[in-house]
Amino acid sequence: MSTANSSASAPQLQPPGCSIEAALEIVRDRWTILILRDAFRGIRRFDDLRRDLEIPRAILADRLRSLVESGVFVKRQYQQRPERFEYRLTPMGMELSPILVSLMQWGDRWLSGEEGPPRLLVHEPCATEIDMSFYCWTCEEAFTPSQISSQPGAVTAPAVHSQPALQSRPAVQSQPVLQEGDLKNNGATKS
Amino acid sequence: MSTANSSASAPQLQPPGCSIEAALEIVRDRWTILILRDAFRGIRRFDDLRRDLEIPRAILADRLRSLVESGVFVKRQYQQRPERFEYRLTPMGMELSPILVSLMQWGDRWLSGEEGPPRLLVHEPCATEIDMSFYCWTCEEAFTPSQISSQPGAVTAPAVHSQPALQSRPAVQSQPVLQEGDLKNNGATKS
DNA sequence: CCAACTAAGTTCAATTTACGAACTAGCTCA
DNA sequence: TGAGCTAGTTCGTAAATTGAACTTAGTTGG
Repeated sequence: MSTANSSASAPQLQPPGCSIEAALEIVRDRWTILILRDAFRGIRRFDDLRRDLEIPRAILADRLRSLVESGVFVKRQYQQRPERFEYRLTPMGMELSPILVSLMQWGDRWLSGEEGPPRLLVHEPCATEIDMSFYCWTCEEAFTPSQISSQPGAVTAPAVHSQPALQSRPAVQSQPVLQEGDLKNNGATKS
Repeated sequence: MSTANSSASAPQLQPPGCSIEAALEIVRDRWTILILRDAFRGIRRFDDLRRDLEIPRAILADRLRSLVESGVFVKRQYQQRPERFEYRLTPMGMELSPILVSLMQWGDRWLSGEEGPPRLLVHEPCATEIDMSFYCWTCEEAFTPSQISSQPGAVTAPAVHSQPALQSRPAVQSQPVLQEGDLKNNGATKS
C-alpha cells in the first residue's frame, strides 16, 4: 500500500521490489497468521476457525477470501446439500511453515515463562526438536545474522544474459545486511 | 488482544499459551515488520525510517515505542544538543532474523516475477546462498512441514518435577501438526 | 540577528478498518 | 414444527490509520 501499486486488475505484476513487502501483502496481519497456524494444525472450516480464534466472522470471511485469491488456500466443497466448503493449504501455503516455525521459536525463546515453551516442534520420524537457526553448507557451521549479507539478485531492467547460477564466490558488490556493532552493545540477554 | 491480557503494568506474565500468538503481540503488523527489515539493513533513525518506509510519523513513533518497550530495540542517544536518538536491535531483536528471512524467501519463491528474486541473502564469508528449509540433524535429511509434529512442552499447571530434558525418543502423545493429504491434492505448483 | 533547515516527535480531523451483534440461507434431525 | 448447524452477510459503533500541520531544540548561512 505504501509502494503504490496502481493497476488493480492484474495481480502480482510489478512486484514491490522487496520480497518481504511482497510477502506481507499476502500475509496481511495477525489474524491471517493465526488462520495459517490453525490451518497447519488441521483446522479447515469456517466455524472451527471462528470458534478457535474467536475472530469476528466478517474478518474471517475476508481473510479467507483473500488467502484463496492469492493462492495460499484452495476452497473445496466437502459436502453438498447444503453446500459446505473447507479451506486447504496449497503447496504455496504449506511453504509458509518456516515463517510460523520461526515466529514460534522466537516466542518460545524470548517470551515463554519459567515453565518453558508451551509446545515443542519435532521431526516426526525421530522426535528431534526442530531448530531454525542459520547453517552454512559450504562452511559447515552455524552462523548469526551479522554474517548475512545481501547481493543483487535479478536486475529490474531486462536481463542481458541468464547468469550461470551463483556458485563458488560471486564477490560482486555485496552489502552487509547488518552493521558490526549491532550484536555487541546493550540490551537484555537470555540463556 | 483477543486473548484478554488484563494487568497492564506487568509485562509478559501469563503467556498466551501459544508462542506464535505471543510473538505476534510484539511483531504487531506490517509496519513493525518493515521497520525491523530496515533495522537489519542498518537504518536506525526516526527520519531515515520515515523516509524509507513512507510511514506516517505517528505510527512510526508508536511502533518504535512499542518495540523498545518489548525489548526488541534499545533507544540510545547518538548526539546531545539537540538530543537525538537511534534505535538499535537488541540480541532479542536480532533473533527475529529467521522470521524476516523466511518471509523473504517465501516471497522470492512464490511472488517474484520472471526475472527472479530481487535480492539474495548469502553467508558472507563464503557467499553461499541462505536456505531456511527444514533439516533434521538426527536423520540427516531435509523434510517437509508434513513431517513436523508437536508435543506438549511445559505444562501450564505448576510443574511437579523438573523434566529430565527431552532427549532421544519421548514418544509421548505427539500430534501431527499437519494431516496427511494437505501436501497432496490441488493448488498451484511452482518450480 | 534573521531565515531556513534538520531531527524527532505530537496533535488533530477525516477516513478506513475492526468489532460484535443480529440476521440470512439452506439444510438436518427429533 | 421447531431447534440446530454451517457459512456467511449486514450494520452501527469503536478503534486505528493517515496526512497535514505544528512543536521543540538546535544548527547553518548570509
